[in-house]
Amino acid sequence: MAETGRAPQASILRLSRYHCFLGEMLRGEETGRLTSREISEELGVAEETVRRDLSYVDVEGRPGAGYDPSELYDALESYLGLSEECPFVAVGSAQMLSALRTIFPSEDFGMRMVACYSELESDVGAVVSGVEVKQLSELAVLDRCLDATVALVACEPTSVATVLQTLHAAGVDSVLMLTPVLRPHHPEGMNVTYFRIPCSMKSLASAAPQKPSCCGGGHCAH
Amino acid sequence: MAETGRAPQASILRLSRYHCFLGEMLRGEETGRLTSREISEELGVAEETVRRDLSYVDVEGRPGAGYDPSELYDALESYLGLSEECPFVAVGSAQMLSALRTIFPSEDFGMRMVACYSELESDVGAVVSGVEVKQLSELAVLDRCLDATVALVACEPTSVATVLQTLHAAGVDSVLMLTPVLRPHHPEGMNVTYFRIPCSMKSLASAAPQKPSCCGGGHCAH
DNA sequence: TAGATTGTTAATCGATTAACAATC
DNA sequence: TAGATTGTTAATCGATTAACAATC
Repeated sequence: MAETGRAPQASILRLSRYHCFLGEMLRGEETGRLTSREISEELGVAEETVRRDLSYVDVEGRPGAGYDPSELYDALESYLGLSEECPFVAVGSAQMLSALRTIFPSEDFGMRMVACYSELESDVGAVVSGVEVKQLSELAVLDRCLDATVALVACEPTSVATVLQTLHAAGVDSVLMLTPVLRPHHPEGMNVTYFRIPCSMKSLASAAPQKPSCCGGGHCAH
Repeated sequence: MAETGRAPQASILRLSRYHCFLGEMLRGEETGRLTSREISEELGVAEETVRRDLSYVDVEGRPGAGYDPSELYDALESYLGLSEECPFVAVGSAQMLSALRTIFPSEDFGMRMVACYSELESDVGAVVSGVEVKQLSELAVLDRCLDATVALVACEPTSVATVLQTLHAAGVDSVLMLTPVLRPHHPEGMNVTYFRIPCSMKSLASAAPQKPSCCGGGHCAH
């Protein structure tokens, strides 16, 4: 560690990936030291980029030997400001929330959904991963004690504005938005990342060959 | 238009967004000319960036007056290589496919799901947006006449490798992948874009304030 | 024409890659 | 020590922003 100041967004995204990777690795058997080259090869990111990214983090690598995995894991957790549980809130229909669990089983990534809200009346009372689905309007009284400041939103396009407003009022200031909105109007100071499926599908449809790109950081090495 | 050569990936993603925006606009009433400033304000992209992006596209703006919306729409369609219908294939559980329609009602974006495949036996025969869900194994005999070269994949993490292989064999070479894979191993020449929900959630959880970022292009102007 | 906006060039900014001395 | 890998500086690459002459 030497680089002072905040890491650029691109680095932070990759650091999150390293954290996911280490989490999975630590849950497995292998526990030897880990070099930047190994991380580089596993994740398809250039070796220098890995070291540069890690230079923002408060961790010491051993020249000739690499990094201690669990030390690195903790350092990343601390640098990224991930609390023990990474509590978050989810918004969407019960069907959507339930389907999302297939691709984002949050516990496997060290995160926990502490509350969820649906736009459909009929969903209220359903249970998704042990959490009861509440009415969207109840978001207003989101228990601050839950301590969630991040939300995953996949609601109907028409509810987006309301959802963002309400989340903001409830103290949630970072959102991963899966619902595409053409003209985003966020509450002041809110941090919203969009995954725009339609736009990305269109840009992929583009006939000409493209470099493999990766929203959310990094791409395949091959 | 003057800039020759291929537009950078970032521009292509924004061009896709302009295309979505124009599509929505043309379906509405307003039909007057459109300036780069207007696009810029609606989408939260800098004015110069809009003009620079459009300089890759074969369309003429009128100084002092802007662009003709439907002319621009067609030019974008042609530049992006979007065929009339933008056919694509989807892979995931029936529940997932059905939930995804809430956030990506493809017809509204001028795209059409021409086939879909589930990893669950019990899903076979279900109908999602008028298309019968087929077994994953049938992907191998994907009718080439369907002409789909793009896929939206949100399958179980364990199926990713198989799905990619099969899609590749079926002539699909571009994939939007919603299932996070730690160590991506793609078939040679395949173009896979990842939306990594876990990594993005972690990077959002990061306590320090960040610039609003947008995977998939552009972010809020406010 | 005058006003407005385009298209493009040059300047800036930021991120990635290359190279290498420091060091375990 | 010798070999390997780190941490960092400098070079490169790419994308965004600023500025402005061309022009409808």
